[in-house]
Amino acid sequence: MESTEIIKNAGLKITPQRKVVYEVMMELRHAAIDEIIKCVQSKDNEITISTIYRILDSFCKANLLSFVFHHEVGKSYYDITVTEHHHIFEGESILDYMDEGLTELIRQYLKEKNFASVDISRIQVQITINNLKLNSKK
Amino acid sequence: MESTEIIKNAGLKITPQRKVVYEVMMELRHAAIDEIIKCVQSKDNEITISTIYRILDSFCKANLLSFVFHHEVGKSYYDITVTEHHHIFEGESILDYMDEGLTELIRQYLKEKNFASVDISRIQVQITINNLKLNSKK
DNA sequence: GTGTCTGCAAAGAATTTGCAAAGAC
DNA sequence: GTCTTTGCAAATTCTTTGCAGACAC
Repeated sequence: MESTEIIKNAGLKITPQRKVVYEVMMELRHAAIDEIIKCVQSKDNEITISTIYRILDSFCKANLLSFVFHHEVGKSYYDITVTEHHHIFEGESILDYMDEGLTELIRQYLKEKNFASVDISRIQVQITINNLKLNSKK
Repeated sequence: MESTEIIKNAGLKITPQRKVVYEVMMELRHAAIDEIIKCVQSKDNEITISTIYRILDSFCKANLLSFVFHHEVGKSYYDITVTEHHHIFEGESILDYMDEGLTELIRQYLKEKNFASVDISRIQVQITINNLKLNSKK
């Protein structure tokens, strides 16, 4: 889907600035504010920092972006993935890790422990790894 | 163990300011910087903000404190618990959730999936809940 | 046309730094 | 006595705000 569509569907008006910001996020997937600013301004350096802040803010409120805190690096990253998912931290970078099976496993486990009557709205696993050598075998 | 001991064992020198900060953290368990400052200065208002920042920083480096980002509230909390553990977010508050069984379950699960050859250094689950009604039964 | 969004410049908040005096060991 | 830590004040960095003009619909 195209950025224009996505922004419109989220109930926001289309502006060139919003399109640039969204497209940058589609490229970067995860990025801290300083990277986003650099990247946006490299595409259109008329867009000011305050505008970028405001746009990111409105995107978060409209649920177009989410937020991850990178534990090791100590700063927050915007994330283009808004559906429930997990994260892998490796050095400075963040990878999305989509795994409903894992979420369900944890949910079941918790239900059988002390959480039977608790309304769990979100489960997020943060996996910190040292060297990335993901096996290709499923 | 007493705060003096703990600070010394971490390889830091004892100062009255460090003792106050550590004792405040023993009380608060989890707290954002503004709460810590307020609480420290209520015990000794000669301790300046810059000192508090420096102390928290040195405590983190010495592994006396850890750091949690509260997703819902959007700010970071210092945490007196440094051993591997999980977190429960409920409204504005953070609860520690120690559960080695859960960690091990996830570790096993990941090992059997794509992570066989990956060196996982840390697994942290963040559970966001709506109403806290923890069952007392084990 | 109406209401929202942007750029600008300035304000405000949060955090860090340099330095001299005080303190820990 | 030596090296580290603290308080102070100022600097820096990060983020938000108010306003007038521009733009989306």
